[in-house]
Amino acid sequence: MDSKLTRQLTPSQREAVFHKEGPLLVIAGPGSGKTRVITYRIAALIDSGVRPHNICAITFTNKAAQEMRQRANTFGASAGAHISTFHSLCVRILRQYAAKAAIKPNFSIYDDADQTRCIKQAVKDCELDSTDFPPARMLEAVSVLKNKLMDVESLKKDFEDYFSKMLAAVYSRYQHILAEHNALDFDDLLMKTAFLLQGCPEVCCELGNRFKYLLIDEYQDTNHAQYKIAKALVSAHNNICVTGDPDQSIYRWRGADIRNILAFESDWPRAVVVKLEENFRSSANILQMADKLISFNKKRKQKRLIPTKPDGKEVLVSVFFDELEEADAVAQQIKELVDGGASLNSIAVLYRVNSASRVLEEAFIRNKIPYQIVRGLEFYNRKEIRDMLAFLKILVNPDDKIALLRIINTPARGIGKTTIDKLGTYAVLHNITLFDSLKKVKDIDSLSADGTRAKISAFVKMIEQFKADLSGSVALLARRVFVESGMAEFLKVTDEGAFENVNELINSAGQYDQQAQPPSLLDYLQQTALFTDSDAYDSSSERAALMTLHAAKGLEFENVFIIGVEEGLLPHERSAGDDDQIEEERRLFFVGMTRAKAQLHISYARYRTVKGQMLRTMPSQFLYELGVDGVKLISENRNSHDDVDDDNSDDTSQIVPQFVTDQLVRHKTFGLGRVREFVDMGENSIVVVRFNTGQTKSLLVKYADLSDVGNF
DNA sequence: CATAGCCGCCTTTTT
DNA sequence: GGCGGCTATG
Repeated sequence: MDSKLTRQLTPSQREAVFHKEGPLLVIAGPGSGKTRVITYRIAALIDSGVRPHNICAITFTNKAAQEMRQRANTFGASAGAHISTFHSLCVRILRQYAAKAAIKPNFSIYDDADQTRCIKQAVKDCELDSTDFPPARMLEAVSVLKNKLMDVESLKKDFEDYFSKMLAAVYSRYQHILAEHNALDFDDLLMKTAFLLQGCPEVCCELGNRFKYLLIDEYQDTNHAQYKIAKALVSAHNNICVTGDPDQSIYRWRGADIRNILAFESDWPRAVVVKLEENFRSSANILQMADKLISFNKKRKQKRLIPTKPDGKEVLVSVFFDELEEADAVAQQIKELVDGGASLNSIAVLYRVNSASRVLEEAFIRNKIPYQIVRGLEFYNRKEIRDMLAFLKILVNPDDKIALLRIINTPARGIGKTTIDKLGTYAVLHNITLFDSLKKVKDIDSLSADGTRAKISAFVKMIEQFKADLSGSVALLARRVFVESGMAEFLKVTDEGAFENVNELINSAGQYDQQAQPPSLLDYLQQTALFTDSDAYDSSSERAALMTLHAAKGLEFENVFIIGVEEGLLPHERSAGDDDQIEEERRLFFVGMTRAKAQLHISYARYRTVKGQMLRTMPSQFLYELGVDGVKLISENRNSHDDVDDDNSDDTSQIVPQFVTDQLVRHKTFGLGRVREFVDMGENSIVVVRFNTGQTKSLLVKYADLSDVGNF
């Protein structure tokens, strides 16, 4: 390896890069050059004679994998190393060893929306009420079980109480439905891979030979299933290198188990531990604040945060009247930064919840600031994109009923609900899939008009024609499907934007074609299922970045704005009362703060409109922990000149507005009315209003959007 | 069978 | 406030 490069490394970094055999734990604080160390390590391994093909590096996101691939390629020889996420690796393994994993290789990958439909069906099939067993809760519970590698069989014996028994039944039914559709959800990808490796030593052996060196980044956010997979993959040689920072663990809610990194040394007793405590990213005062905050976490291994940069600009904490003023002020400050020579791609605005982006977006448009929102699933959640992908899915996996139902009448081709019901009944009766029932229209007597039969046959014929040749360019095939299915013409007339979106999807399929060898529709679909919009974040484009604190993980910016640092938002209200969750929220804030290289702007608003209600807020407890020493507190608005320490005037019990009998109120849809009764139940208060339309309504205050009209 | 409009449900973070 | 699902109507 180029000695000019390695000379730039610190002694600890060098130790991590050139460590040869056996387990290695790299505890790396924020901004410690961790990613660079991993990339160099790949290069160093190759330099010492390891074939790129024998290296497997796992990153947390697809975006990170993509960037690491690019960086590794600048060293030359690293092409051929497997660099991807855990999920992506699992897809490859499951496809290769499908038979041994007792699945079909052409499986669909079900995302959140697909999963919700399946779990709803499962709850219904178990004859349970969806109010007692809400789909979201059930999915969460199932996900927790899967991440702990508890399958349906292992549950039955331990589960005694009513809810657990019902959960086991729903879980079982849910898995059955997925299997019928030849589909796996995200958690299945990990669970099935872990079971495969556990049950088939020969597969373990083969993969251990293939991947002689395993590197895992962001190890603090791995879950139990991922841990088991890693353990199995390196069982033959123990060449495992993990990097992470317990203080940056922010995915516990998703099953991440911080014990994986804390117990690494006892898991691999011969482990070499390297600590990277120097920070090359942030100015000293930003680090000092971040350090002060994280030191409030009790369940924590003491770790130093050593600055290498001088003090720099002071951290600014600002107070605003409401979120509109906050957003406008952020936009103004960004304008000033740009006027001062800053480039927009060095600026990020971070927030706790995605919904905060809306107000910012409007402010940025008003102020004519180019921006990009890095959002979870904006693009892939669009109806037209889901429809298009459903079309393609059906071509490789006809068992995917969710996909089939999406497109069977999209665009409208005269196959309506009644027809689909009849087909479904026939399919169940004859124990065939819905798609197969489409081919049997002649035998289905319940179908009335011959016209309907003809329409169904035409649809099947169209699908079969697409399926005739699935090899070659995915983009060309996708374009053909788009046009010949009638979707293109339909969208062009009804929704120009949607039309363009599908074109964008087809263009991105073109990019896939170029880098895949050879391109395959199945591989394309299985890989895009794992993609999110965050993967589309373009750090080189001259736009300010707007994203959640979670999405900012692993990134860095000259200027960082963290907005909405209020009780209920950061820490989020859902974590109240749980010390562990509060600690995680604190880590989240810590991650956000340590993204900043030159200047950090923290702000909160005195009032915030949440779901249509303007509420009084309280500054985050984290701000009190930071104190105001060395911090410049700015009050932008005359209405809000109290500072952090002067806040005992707040009445926290008034989360929702109160009403009194006979008060005049206005409702958005019912108009004017008079309050008959107010039942104070805190957040769940109910107000009974007799409207001028004559009707009397009982409304939940938090949803009702009632405004006080005063007494005229 | 298609469409519009209404009702009721949910609402943190994401691979 | 936003969306999916349901119902009434054309």
